[in-house]
Amino acid sequence: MIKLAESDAQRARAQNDETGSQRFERIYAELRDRICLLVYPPGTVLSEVTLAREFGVSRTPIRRVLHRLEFMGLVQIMNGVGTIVTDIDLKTFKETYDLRMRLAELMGELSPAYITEDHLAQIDQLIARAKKLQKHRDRFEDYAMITNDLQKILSSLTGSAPLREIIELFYFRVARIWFTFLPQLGWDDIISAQLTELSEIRAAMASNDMRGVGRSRSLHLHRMLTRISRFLVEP
Amino acid sequence: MIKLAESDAQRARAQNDETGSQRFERIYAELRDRICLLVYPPGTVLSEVTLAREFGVSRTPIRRVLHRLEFMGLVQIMNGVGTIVTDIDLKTFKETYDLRMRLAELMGELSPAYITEDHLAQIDQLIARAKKLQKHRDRFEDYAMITNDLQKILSSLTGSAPLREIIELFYFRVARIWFTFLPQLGWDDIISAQLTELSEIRAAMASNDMRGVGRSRSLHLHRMLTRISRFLVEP
DNA sequence: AAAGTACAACCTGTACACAGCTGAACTTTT
DNA sequence: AAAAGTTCAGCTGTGTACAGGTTGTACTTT
Repeated sequence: MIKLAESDAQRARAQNDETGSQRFERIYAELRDRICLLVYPPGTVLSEVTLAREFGVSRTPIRRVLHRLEFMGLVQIMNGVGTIVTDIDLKTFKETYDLRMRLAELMGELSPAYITEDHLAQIDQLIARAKKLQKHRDRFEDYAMITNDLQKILSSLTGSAPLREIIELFYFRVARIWFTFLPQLGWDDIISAQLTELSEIRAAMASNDMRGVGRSRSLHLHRMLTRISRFLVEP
Repeated sequence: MIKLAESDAQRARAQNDETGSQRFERIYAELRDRICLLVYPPGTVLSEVTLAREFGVSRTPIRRVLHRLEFMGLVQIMNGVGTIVTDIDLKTFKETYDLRMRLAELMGELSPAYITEDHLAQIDQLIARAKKLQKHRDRFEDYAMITNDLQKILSSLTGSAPLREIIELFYFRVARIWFTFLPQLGWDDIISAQLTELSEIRAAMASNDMRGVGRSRSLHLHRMLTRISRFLVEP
């Protein structure tokens, strides 16, 4: 059943190229990260032809990526105008955070995963990175990447695939909005809050208490929302 | 600011055509409903060119619709093969139902909507339709449409936009799988279960108790999962 | 007769040209 | 000078041809 031509194509692909699906995922992840890490802040206008030139492809695969980003709620495609990185209104922001708190608690209740030594080691690494950051003020991108990595670890601990899916969806949707407010908060304050969350989660994980992990996460989201609520005023 | 040419185009559009966005939504809703109502049962292979011919457009807009359906989890696009209506494995099915129960309860807790006379009237209509169905056995599509309409009403009662969004997502993702089992269940049984849910929800709505609505819905999902669990055996 | 191979018919993925839309700068009119 | 009208550059939407992938089938070889 294996054809020679196919075998050759697969070998060549393994050496140099990448399959179409891989290319799509690569470009998608790249643009998503740029939006989430505020390389493209809300309001940025993205052009299909510009992106196509940068990635060395035609508009067609770029359009596919942008449409997926639109489904994810990260951009809005407007005919004749361009593809605009979305902002989020105050009401939706708060609703999303309320929901994220509930979902974090469910993380510990619906088919929680078993916690291994490896998970603990990963958390310890994050704690070490966060402690280093205490001495270097205003490294917002590093702070954001620790938050991103924590999210990935918690994702791997969520046994329920559907739950994991929507937790990630809403994380990506509001994280970048939250990062917008970072410079307005005190550096020492947010770093110590991050260390508090990490150590609480680590303690719960050490006793294989996924419900405790979920509660810690939910509580952290609540504290963070409180922290920036004074900046969230209706116009 | 209004140009003559634009004005003409808008008038012409109002009479005959439709804007691009409307066309997309129309085709998307049509294909989604066909999948959910089992016109395209799981495993069906959809061809872009065939669909393009049917809707009188080129492959491009059809591809956009299919990619959105893939994002919703209703189809899987495979290069060289076709676009296949997805089935769902047992584990994911149960996980999705567990999550849906929790989300139904959240519906009553996160910014619940105020219930009007109009909502009650809509539920009464559904009850009337369900009672008529008691006499006509095995009208599975009518049964499914009542379920669909109830979902729409509950959706309009969910104040939190993000919550509403994912409740709908998971409804569309598993409803059609559930409908697959309908013929294996007793008609009288499922109709009476539907009437039970409708009357419980109506009672809660009559006293403006959205938490009660959520609990009724959650309980109904639990009962239904129990009902078909004897058919859900590992291969 | 059975296994392996080449191929044809189908599919989706990509590139590109063109049509339609939008907003802003510019020109004309009052 | 203000307001209305016009033009235009740039954008996304669409159609279409072609490239690449997959699978079943007919054919060849052992």
